[in-house]
Amino acid sequence: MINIPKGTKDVLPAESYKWHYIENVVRSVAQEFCISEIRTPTFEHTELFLRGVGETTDIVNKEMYTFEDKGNRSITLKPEGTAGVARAFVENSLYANAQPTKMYYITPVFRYERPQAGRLREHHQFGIEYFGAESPYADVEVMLVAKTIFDRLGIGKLVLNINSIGCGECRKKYNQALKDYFATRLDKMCPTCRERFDKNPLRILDCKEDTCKKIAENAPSTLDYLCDDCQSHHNIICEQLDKLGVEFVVNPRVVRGLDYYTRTVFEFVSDNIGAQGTVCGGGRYNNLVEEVGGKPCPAVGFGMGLERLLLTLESLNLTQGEADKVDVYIAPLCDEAKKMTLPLAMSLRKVGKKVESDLLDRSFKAQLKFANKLNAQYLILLGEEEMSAKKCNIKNMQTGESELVDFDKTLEYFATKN
RNA sequence: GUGGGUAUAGCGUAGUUGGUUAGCGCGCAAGAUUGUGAUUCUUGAGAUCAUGGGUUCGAAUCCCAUUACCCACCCCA
Repeated sequence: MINIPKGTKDVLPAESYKWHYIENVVRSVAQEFCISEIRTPTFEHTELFLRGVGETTDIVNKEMYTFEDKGNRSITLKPEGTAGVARAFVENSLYANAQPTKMYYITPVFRYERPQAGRLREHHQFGIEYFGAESPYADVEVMLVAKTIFDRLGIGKLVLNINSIGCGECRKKYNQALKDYFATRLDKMCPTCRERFDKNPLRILDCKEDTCKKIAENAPSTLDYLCDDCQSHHNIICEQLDKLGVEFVVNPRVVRGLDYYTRTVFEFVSDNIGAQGTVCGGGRYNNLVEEVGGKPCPAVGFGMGLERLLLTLESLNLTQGEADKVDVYIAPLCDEAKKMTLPLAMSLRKVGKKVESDLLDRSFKAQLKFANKLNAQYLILLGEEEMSAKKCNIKNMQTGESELVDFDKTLEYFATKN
């Protein structure tokens, strides 16, 4: 048997309605915020992610699905959604339109990681990107989109963590301060943190090792090193969130793993779907567009993990909708009836009914059982008696009652049934 | 890449200190006087006990290796 690749999942027919539900909510919220959909390719030139996501990140270093195509081009399956959208923004000159450009996407993303609860090698993200807006109110609106989705789905429990990691200038100063602080305590810290010290000292802040945690507690906070502009940007966001009644915590330990973030970073975290609790993560990335080859253009956005969102919904018993239903099941009992089954089914479908009919030559009894299993509302029985009388024997599966209806009155009959 | 756990029909599971025919529930299929389903009853199909090796008179059970899955680290959505 050939089985499914590690870290991937089938969405089976009995489950797909949950995805439709989530996708519908997410799309309609996007519409309310006047955000239009963009679809970009599943794979891009590897270079886009090297430049966009950042060469020092784990995603680029060890998690990308990269291969050479038959024309010797280095191609990579998208490991996140933003870089491709930024590329499309530049390549299609969307910056020439009146700004901001507000876009959303639903896409599979691929990362070669060890799977665990809430983490797959292929997962799906809903994301939004706002280009051309420098204002802190844009950051807030982006957070509001996520918040609105959670509210719409009935999830009140997600905690919004926000932080600011400053612009390039503040970051430089802050990195130095961090290094100064950790340098004297490096010998007491875990090996990975010692590595991080050189590569990306910011990351030490969310180490889970107890001793590192303790040391990090007293480390300088990014917020103490913000320049005036970054500070007031951050302040306005906090004030506005307060004013909107959106609960949040300023958490200096929120540090995103992608190089492109500047100033605002935030995440919505769930505490009951396992260790991988970040359902939505995002922030501002004012340097990305330039990095990808465009003129400098400010931007904010987020990515939302749909599998994690679904896990959260399921953990709270909030999945809505139901598996597909059948309105009418047609059960032919003789050859004559079989010949008119598909035509009858087609004319019922044309008036909007969900119609199923026998494709297995089941026995009479088996047909009823099957119709019952399908949860069919009505069953049309066509035996020799019905054929010679030119009538459909229509049975209401709920009440068990049946009545005879002329062939040419059948559509009218069902037209009255909701 | 590093740890820990698990592996018995389609699914969920029982299986004693190793003992002969691996049990149960759900699901699937057929039937209960031939054209009326959901309950009930009867019957049936379906398992190389993850794979390979070892110990033993005898292994689902003990040992070793492999693989797969789960969980956690790392990292992220």
